[in-house]
Formats: sequence, structure tokens, C-alpha cells
Amino acid sequence: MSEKAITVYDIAREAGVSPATVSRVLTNNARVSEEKRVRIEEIIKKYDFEPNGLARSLSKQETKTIGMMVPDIRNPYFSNIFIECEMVASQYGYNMILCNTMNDLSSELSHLKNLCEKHVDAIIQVGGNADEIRPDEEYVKLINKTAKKMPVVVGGEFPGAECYKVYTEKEHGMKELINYLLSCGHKKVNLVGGRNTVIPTVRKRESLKNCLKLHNLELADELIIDCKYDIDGGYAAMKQLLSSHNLPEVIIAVNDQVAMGILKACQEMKIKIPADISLVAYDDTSFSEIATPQLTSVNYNLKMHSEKMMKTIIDIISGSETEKVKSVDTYLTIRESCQNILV
Amino acid sequence: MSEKAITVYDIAREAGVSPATVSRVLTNNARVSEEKRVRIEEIIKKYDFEPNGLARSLSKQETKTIGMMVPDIRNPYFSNIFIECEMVASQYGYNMILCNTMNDLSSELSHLKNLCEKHVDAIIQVGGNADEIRPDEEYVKLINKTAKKMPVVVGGEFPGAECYKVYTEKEHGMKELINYLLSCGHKKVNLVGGRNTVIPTVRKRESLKNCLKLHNLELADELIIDCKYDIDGGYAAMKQLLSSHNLPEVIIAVNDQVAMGILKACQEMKIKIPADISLVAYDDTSFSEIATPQLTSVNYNLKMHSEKMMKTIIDIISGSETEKVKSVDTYLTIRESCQNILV
DNA sequence: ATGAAAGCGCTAACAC
DNA sequence: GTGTTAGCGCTTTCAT
Repeated sequence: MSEKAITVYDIAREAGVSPATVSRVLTNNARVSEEKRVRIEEIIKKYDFEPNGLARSLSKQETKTIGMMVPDIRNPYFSNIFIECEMVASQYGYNMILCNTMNDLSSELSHLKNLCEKHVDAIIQVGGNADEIRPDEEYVKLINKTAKKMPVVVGGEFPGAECYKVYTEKEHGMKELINYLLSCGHKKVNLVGGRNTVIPTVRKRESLKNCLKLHNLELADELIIDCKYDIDGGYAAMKQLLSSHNLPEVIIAVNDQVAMGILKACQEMKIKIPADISLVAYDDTSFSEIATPQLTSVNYNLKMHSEKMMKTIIDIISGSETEKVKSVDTYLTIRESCQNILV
Repeated sequence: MSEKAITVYDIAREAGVSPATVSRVLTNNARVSEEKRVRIEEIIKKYDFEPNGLARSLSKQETKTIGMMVPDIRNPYFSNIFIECEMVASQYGYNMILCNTMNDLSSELSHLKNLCEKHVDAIIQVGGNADEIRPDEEYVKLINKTAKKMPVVVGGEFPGAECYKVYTEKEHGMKELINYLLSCGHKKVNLVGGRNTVIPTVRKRESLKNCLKLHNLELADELIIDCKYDIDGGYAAMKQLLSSHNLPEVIIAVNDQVAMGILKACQEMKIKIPADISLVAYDDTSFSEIATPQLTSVNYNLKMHSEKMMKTIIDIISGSETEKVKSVDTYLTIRESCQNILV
């Protein structure tokens, strides 16, 4: 594809200095006489020389690359996190390798091994096994082994993983949500979506029960409905809900996608949101704004979540102390999908 | 962070062979006696040894990494392309470095330089300067310099770039679209969105004029409206359109986002799609299905587009001949956003 | 089949 | 300040 690339040796020869001196002006971390520095810089410019990053990485034992694993970057939740992380990364001179596991365990395993072999400077994982109540044992072992070699930070509770964690605290947002719903005159709530093997879902369910209890309200188990985390899941769940029960009063969807599915089902059934049913979502991704009506949604504070994860990495790499476990609060974004039935 | 990593030398010593032999079983491309192979493999397993990919890359002059540059991965158009590319990449043992340029030229430049220094095995760029009628000169120079060192494939026409190109042929989809609209009884079309400096937009405009001409129809220039490529852009353009003209008959939106904005504006103005106005979009991303009504949209065939880009790279790397320029056809996906006014 | 040795291209410790 | 030299950890001729 190309002629021989030019190296520090070539530059050194032409400048009449040693490769070490060239390296010194390249890394800029040792004094070089003004005269030689200028001479070397000119030759570098002349040939448009760029040092081989691979060789540098091998020598310095750092790649300036961070690996990130997510289930599916098409999900706005993950692409938002990625963007925020990448921004911080760029700031510190890092690139991101992005791996999509598509919720496939073997893919998760192989990507992790791969990032390891590539000697990325750190690994971030969001979703997948990091959110499982009972993560795959082999995977946990691999994470722990990896975490001994490099900074690993996960965006979830990840039971059993001995690495840095930044998880989302659901309590605050849920409290805001319940207060808001009560202030709108609602008392009966359905929680739609997810399954009991996924931590964020479990936390939402627990947290909802707790918050209701504070107001002496109960959440009957049959008001909690499992479904897949996507639009189809929400659609199917809602169809079922509409056929077998009398009309729900308020529905909390486990994420924006499920809410979109619920919305779709309602439209088909000529049910008006929020006039007939109030709807609240979780995630507050771009979907919340796109939807009609715009969704009231619990915001995950992804910017802060991402920044905390990246900050953790930067801290570890720079040798600063940093807490093993951090959390990020959620909060409520009120839009149009709930009705005040008191007025 | 960790104790000294184990190397081929350690394995070699313990197995009583030379590092070369260990390397031979690692790369599996030379015969090694069954006896030693087994012995070496056992020791590798015992220590869970994994060769340092950096060292391997430096030696073999290949990183098994592909760099991808897009404006913003949160845009489903790009995340879909990324996913499809990554799938092919994984199949061939490649990872992807993802760079978001956020439509910022200096970021585009620095990311490109960076990928170069990291010695990725190939670079894919979609959007950004690759879609500009008049790309930045410095950037074109850098692309051309880069293309001499490694395979560079862009997903656009990219004037001046001397690299591999896979662009989208707008003609076919537009023909299908016009035929469909005519069959629905429509003759007057507005084209909303984009600007004349962006190639795909220009091609759509040209192509629309051409297709109409085939049916002896004209597209008056005032029926073409510029606007930003996002939801806000579509929203603003539609508000303007609704205030200054009489009601449009059919609107073609330059992409799904703009269509979403148009939809939003219509809802606010109590204008029914498709009853009052028919709407067609471009991109056919997940937005098209999410929207209410679901959007009839011209599909870009992103899977094929991505596969052609990846195939180009694989071909070049494996030394096969491959065409410098390829194209992908578009086609129409009919959903609910157009009304047949003949019935 | 296998080992010795020379790279790959850079950085950093050491000596002057 | 600057050059010498020894890595970083793997692959790959070239002998044998």
C-alpha cells in the first residue's frame, strides 16, 4: 500500500543527532538545546513525520485507548453514554473502541478478552451482565481477572464483580415521580416492563413499593407486568393489559422504548394519553421528546453518569485515590403525558 | 495495578523450547512436533497466557482494528451503519474504534490523524466532509495522504478524495416514490430540509426534478425549503411553511428527523397527517416506525451499504482487486403517512 | 522441526 | 544536554 514509513532514526540521521534526542522533542519531557530542537522540528515538519503509535504504546505500556462494551449502540440510552464518555476521553487524548455485545454472552466474553489483548488502558461496561441479578459465573471471573490488570468500571451494580462501579440510584427519581403522581390525584399505578432478573428493573419495582408505602399505599403484584425492553414488548404488554383488565389509571413504563410501544397500542385502541390513561417513562432519551404526547420521564442523568465513570478511570490512571462504588441520582422530567385529575 | 505479565519467553523457558516455537503454536502457521505443541499448549492454559496484542501488532504490522468516523452516533442512521459494519468486522476478527466528529472540522482532522498514528488497518468515514459539495481542502489533503498508507473507504461521493467510495444512488428510490405519489393522485410536492452544500441533499433535489420531468411535471424552486437536519429544523420549517403558504399537498422530508419535526408542528396546528397533508421521509430509520402515523420513507439499504464498505476493506487487505467506486440503491418503504386522494 | 537472532519503532535509564 | 543501549513482547527469516 505504501513505501517504507519514516522513523525517528531517519529524522535523527538527517538532523545529526541521536534517536533519543528526537524522541525527546517528540515527547517534550526533557530539555533539548534550542538549536537542535528547531533543527529536528523542521525535519519532522518537512517529512510530515508522525511517530508510530504502536511502538510508542509498546514502549510506554499505554495505548491511549479505552474499550467500551454495550449491548446495542442503536439504543439511545447507550449512544448517549458513549458520546458523553467519548467527549471526556478526547479531552484527555483517548480514543474509544466500541463493542456491541447484542446481549450475547459469548460475544461479551470474546469482546472482553479482545480488549484485554489489545491492552486498552481501561474498560467500561454498561448493560449486559453488569445489570444481571445473577451474572454468568465465567464472565464474572473474567471481569475480575481483567480488573487486576487494568481499570474496569461498570455502569451497574454487577454482583460479584470486583471492579469500579457507578450505578444509578433509583430512589430519588421515584420519590419525585410518586409525589408528582399523587399531586395529580393518582393513587393506582401499573408498572410495565422488564423482568425480575435485571437489577435496574428490580430496583425500580422495590423503589416503587417503598415510595408507595411511605404514603400508606400498596402495590399489588398483579400490577407489575413483565415484558421485553423494546417497543414490541411494550406494545404486546399493553394490548394484554387492555384486554384483561379495566382501564389502568397510571402506567409507569420501565423505559422509553416500552413507553413507545404502549403509546402505539393505545393509539390503535383509540385510547387517549393522557386523557384516558397517564403514562410515565424511564430513561428520558430523545424518544421522550419525540413521542406524542411528549413523555414525562425519569431522567438517568447520563451525562453525570458518564463523567463519573470517566473520572474514575482518569483518577486511577493518574494514581489518585477514588471510591470503588459511586452512584448517580435520577430525577423527574415533567412533560405532557400525565393528567391532573384533581382540577 | 498488576504483577509482571507473562510472556512467550516465560512459556518457552518452562516448556524447554525457544520463544520462536511458542510463537509458532500461537500463530498456528508452521509445523511444530505434536509433543512440543501439547506441552506448550498445556503451559499456556496453565497460566492463562494471552499474547500481547501490541507487540504482535508492531511485529506483524497489523492491528486488527478499523477506525470509523461519523458525525454523531446518536443519529440512528449512523448507529445502524456502525452496527452492520461491526458485525462484519467481528466476523473477520476486527475491532472498531469509533470517532464522533460532531460536525466539527478540527475534530474531524484530529481524529483522522489519530487513527493514522494508531495504525488502524483501515478507516471508514460516513458523513461530515465526505458529504460536502466543497469539502475542506486541508481535510481532503489529509484523507489523500492517509489513503496512501491504508485502505480508506467513505460512504459518500467526497469530491477530491482519492480513496474508495460507496455512495447511495438516490435515483431508484426517488422514482419509486414519485410513481407511488402519482398513483395516489398527488402532483404537487414540497421538498423540505437540508442545504445545497450537502451532496445527498443536492442529489435528492436533482433527482426529484428529474423524476417529475419524466412525467412532465415541474418543481418550482420555492417548493424547496432549506432547514437543519434535525427535529427542530423540520419543526421550524413546517411552521414557516404553514404560515406563509396555503396548505401543501405532499411533503418530502430530507430525513426522518426532519419528518418528525414536521409531524410535531402539524400536531400543534391540528393538521392531520395523512388526511390533510401527505408526508414522506428519507432514511427509514427506527423513527419511521415509531412515528404516528408510521412514515412512508425511502430506505437507504444501510445493511448493504455497510457490507459493501466492509467488503471493500476486506478485499483490499486480502489483496483482491475491488472497484474504487460502488453504489447502493435506495427503495421505498410504504407505510401510513400518505393518502390516496383518488379513491 | 527447531533455535538464534534480527527486526518492528519508540522510550527511558544511564553515563558522560 | 546528549548519545548509547537496553528494553517493550512478539514474529519471522535464516541456519541447522
